[in-house]
Amino acid sequence: MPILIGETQPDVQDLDMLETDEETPRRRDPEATRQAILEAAEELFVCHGPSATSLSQIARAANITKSLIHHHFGSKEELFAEVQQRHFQEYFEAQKEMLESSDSTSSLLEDSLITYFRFLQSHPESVRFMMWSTVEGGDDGCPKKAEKGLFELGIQKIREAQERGEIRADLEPFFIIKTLLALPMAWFQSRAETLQLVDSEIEPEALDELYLRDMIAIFLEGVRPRPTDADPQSPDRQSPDRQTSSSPD
Amino acid sequence: MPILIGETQPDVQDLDMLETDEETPRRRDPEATRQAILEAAEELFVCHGPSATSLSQIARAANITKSLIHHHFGSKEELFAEVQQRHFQEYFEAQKEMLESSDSTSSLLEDSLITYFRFLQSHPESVRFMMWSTVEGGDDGCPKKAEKGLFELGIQKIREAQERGEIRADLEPFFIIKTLLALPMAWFQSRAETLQLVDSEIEPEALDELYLRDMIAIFLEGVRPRPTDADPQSPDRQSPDRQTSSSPD
DNA sequence: GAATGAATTGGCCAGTCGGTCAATCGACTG
DNA sequence: CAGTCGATTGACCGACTGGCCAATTCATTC
Repeated sequence: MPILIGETQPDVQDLDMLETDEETPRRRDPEATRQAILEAAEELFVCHGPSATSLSQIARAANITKSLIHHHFGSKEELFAEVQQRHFQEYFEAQKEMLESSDSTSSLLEDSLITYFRFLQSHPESVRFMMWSTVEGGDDGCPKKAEKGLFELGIQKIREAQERGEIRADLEPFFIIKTLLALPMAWFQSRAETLQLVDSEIEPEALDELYLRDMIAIFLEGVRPRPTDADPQSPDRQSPDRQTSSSPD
Repeated sequence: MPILIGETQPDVQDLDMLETDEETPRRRDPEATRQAILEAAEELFVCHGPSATSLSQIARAANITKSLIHHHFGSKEELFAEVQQRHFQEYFEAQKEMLESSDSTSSLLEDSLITYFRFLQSHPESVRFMMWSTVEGGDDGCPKKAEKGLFELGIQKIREAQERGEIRADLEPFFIIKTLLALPMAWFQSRAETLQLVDSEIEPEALDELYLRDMIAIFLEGVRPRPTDADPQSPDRQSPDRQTSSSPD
């Protein structure tokens, strides 16, 4: 629904005048135009993909002319790069907020897992956008700094939890995060196919909850320290504290 | 390398005559043309995606004319549908072979996990193709039958293992499979980004192995039955055998 | 009240897209 | 050998693509 921004010419003028008085008269607002283009482009990119989205469609959706896109952003590629950067910036900011607001109780991983699941559940565009970026987005690496910082923060938190004995110490924190991210992401990536695979009368949201429950059960049990540390019951997967210092990053 | 089939006109004629004598003279071979188009199209579709691949490119790669594509397949959409169906058919056949050849020892899940991981590792095209199909493939549902059958087979095997006490009985088999598939798939989907995220001197294959090890450790430990069934040590995740009969499919 | 320069417009470009068509080619059938 | 029919070709189509440019409109500055 955020396609049609527009409305900047016909009569909103008066409202803008009322709202902002004569401080910011707001006609011919280049910043608003930029935002309108960005939002329209993101919606269309997410829906049809970059190469299947034409500048004409974006212009039509944003209620502006095609030339304006070239004026504000250089080319289609640059526009997509900007949309990409904007999207991932918001995405990583949201993730960082989540991670930092998480209280360092023993429920660190469970909280993160649930929060990430809920985030993807309520932001299906993000799932699609990440797929588009993976599959045909240029190797720009624009948000890689933020992602890297996010990973390092998570790794640090997990290390602390491992030292507190709350998480198995024989697992590499980096891979714990990878696993934690993989479980919700893969679910929502194939959600449509899954739904028509289980062609039952169950509502999608209910299926989400069922998956969430089992996914949490498997993951948490998988990273939980053994009840008896020197349990000889499964000798071949003893995992005598693999070198914890050889983090891959 | 399977792009340039061609060679059907210049001098292969003689070789074909030698090989197949006069039984199948093999000039103007429509079946070979179809295969050439399909292979060229699959390669290009996987690489650039359906909408970014033009019929001209496919024709050039297959050493035939664009009109021939329309002659053998109706349109670009139909061509992609056929490529998609062919790919998923081979994919599901391979998966079925794996699943059926798996000896029903207690290593069912571990074998499946490793086998699937190795499959994706050696078939990166499949990973990309599935992403393309998810993100812009039509809702054809051509291989859904095969996939459904595959899931049912896996569910049955897991049920038996659960009754044998080898797998936690409080987990829905369907979600166990979903989790099992998610872990390798998500890894290879974001493999490129991961590699440049851990910008170290480690080789990609070594990183694969490290992830595989931890992923197996987490997953197997997560689905393994508790050592002590009536262990009161974690009271809130007792999970008193959730109704196992309410499979979502 | 010009003047300046950015924002915005519509028209235009060469190129490519998917698709169609008539004509040719070639291998079988009789 | 002529006839038939599918495989194959190249020319062609209208539509649309991303991009460019001159002209216009407007907000701001002297």
